[in-house]
Amino acid sequence: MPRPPKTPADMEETAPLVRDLKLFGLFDTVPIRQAYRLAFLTNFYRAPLLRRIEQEHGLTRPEWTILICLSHQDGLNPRDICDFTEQPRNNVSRGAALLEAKGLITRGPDPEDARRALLHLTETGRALYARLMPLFQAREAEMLAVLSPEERAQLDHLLTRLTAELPVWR
Amino acid sequence: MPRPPKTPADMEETAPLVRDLKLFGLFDTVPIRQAYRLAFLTNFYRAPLLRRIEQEHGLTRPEWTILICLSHQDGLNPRDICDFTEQPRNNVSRGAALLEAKGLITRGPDPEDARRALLHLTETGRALYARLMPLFQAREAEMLAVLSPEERAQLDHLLTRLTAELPVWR
DNA sequence: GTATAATCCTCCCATATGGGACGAATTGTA
DNA sequence: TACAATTCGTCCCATATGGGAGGATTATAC
Repeated sequence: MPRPPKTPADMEETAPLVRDLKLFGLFDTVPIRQAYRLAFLTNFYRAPLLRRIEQEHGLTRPEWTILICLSHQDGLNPRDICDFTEQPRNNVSRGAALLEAKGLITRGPDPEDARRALLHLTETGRALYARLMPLFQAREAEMLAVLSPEERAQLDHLLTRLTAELPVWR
Repeated sequence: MPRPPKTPADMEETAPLVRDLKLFGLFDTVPIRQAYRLAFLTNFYRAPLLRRIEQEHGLTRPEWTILICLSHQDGLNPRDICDFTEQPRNNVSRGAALLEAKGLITRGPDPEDARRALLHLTETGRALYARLMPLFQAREAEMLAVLSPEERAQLDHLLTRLTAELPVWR
C-alpha cells in the first residue's frame, strides 16, 4: 500500500516514533529480545553522530575511538586499544597514523619494548575531544529522557554488571 | 611495560575478563556512561558473530539484517527495512540482490506502487535463518548469564521503554 | 490535463574496513 | 650464545559501505 500522504499537521509534528514503523513488532517477535534492542539502541544512538563527525570533521570511526581511549589514559599502545575495542590491529594503526598526521596525537617509542608505540594526546587532540564529546552527551540525554531517575539508576547498575563479567574474545 | 608472561595456570583458565583490561576504568571515566556501555555490549555481542557468518556463510551484514526483518514479516519493501535499521538504501538494495541471487528471497513488484519491490523469504531463506539464529540466541544467553532473573526482567522492561519512544532520524 | 515536485530503487564511485603477510623486536628454549 | 616461536605494528589487497546521480513511477499544484 502506498505511504499515506502528508497532511499539514504531520509537517508540524516532530519526527515519527520508532513504534510507528511497520517493523516495530519485530522487537517482540525476534528470539533475541535484549540483544536486538541493545543493538538497535546503539545503532540509533551512534550511527548518525559518527556519520556527521566523519563528514564535518573528517574523523573516521577508529580515530574517534582512539581519541576516547587516550582521553581516559594517555600513553596507551595500540594493542591496549585493540583489546578493549575489539578492532583489528591495522584499523587502529591507520587511525593512529591519521591522527598523528593531523597533529591530534604523537607517537613515541616505548622504552621498554621497541616493538610498541606509545600514543599521546596533543593539546589540539584534547581540544577536539572536548568539542565533540558534548554532542554524544546530548544525544545520550535525548535517548535516556524517557526514563525516570530510578529507572536510570537501574540501567546504570545493570550495564555495570553486564560489562564487568564479560570474557574477552580474540 | 611488557605484557606479563603466561604461566601454565593461565592456559587452563578461561579467557581473561574485560575488567582485567587496562582500559576497563574508561567505563567510569567516559562522560557517556550508559551510551558507551550500550555500544560496548553491542560490539561485544554482535561483531564476532557477524564476522563469523560472513566468513562461513558468505552472508554480509545487510543480508542478515534483511533476513531478520523478513522473518518477522514477509512481503516488506526495502524502504521499510531502511526505516527500521537506519541503513542506506543502496545497502539494502545490494543485500536484497545478493539474497535473491542465492535463492534466499524473491523480489516481486508491488501491485500498488510500481516503484517498489516486495521481498519474500523462500524456504531456503527461512531454513538459513533457522540455522543461524540459534548462534545469536546462545551468545545472548552467555551475555546475560551474570544477571539474576529479576535483573533480566528489569533489563527487558528498561529496553522496552527506551526503544518505544525513540524518534526516527533520517 | 499538464507540469512540477517528491519518492523509490539501482548504479557508479570514492572511501572505510578487515584478513593476511611481512620485517622488526622480544621472549622462550636448549 | 644460538635458534625457534611469539608479539607488535604496518603494508597490501579484496571487499563492504555510504554518498550522490539518474531513470522510472507516483503525488501535488495549477
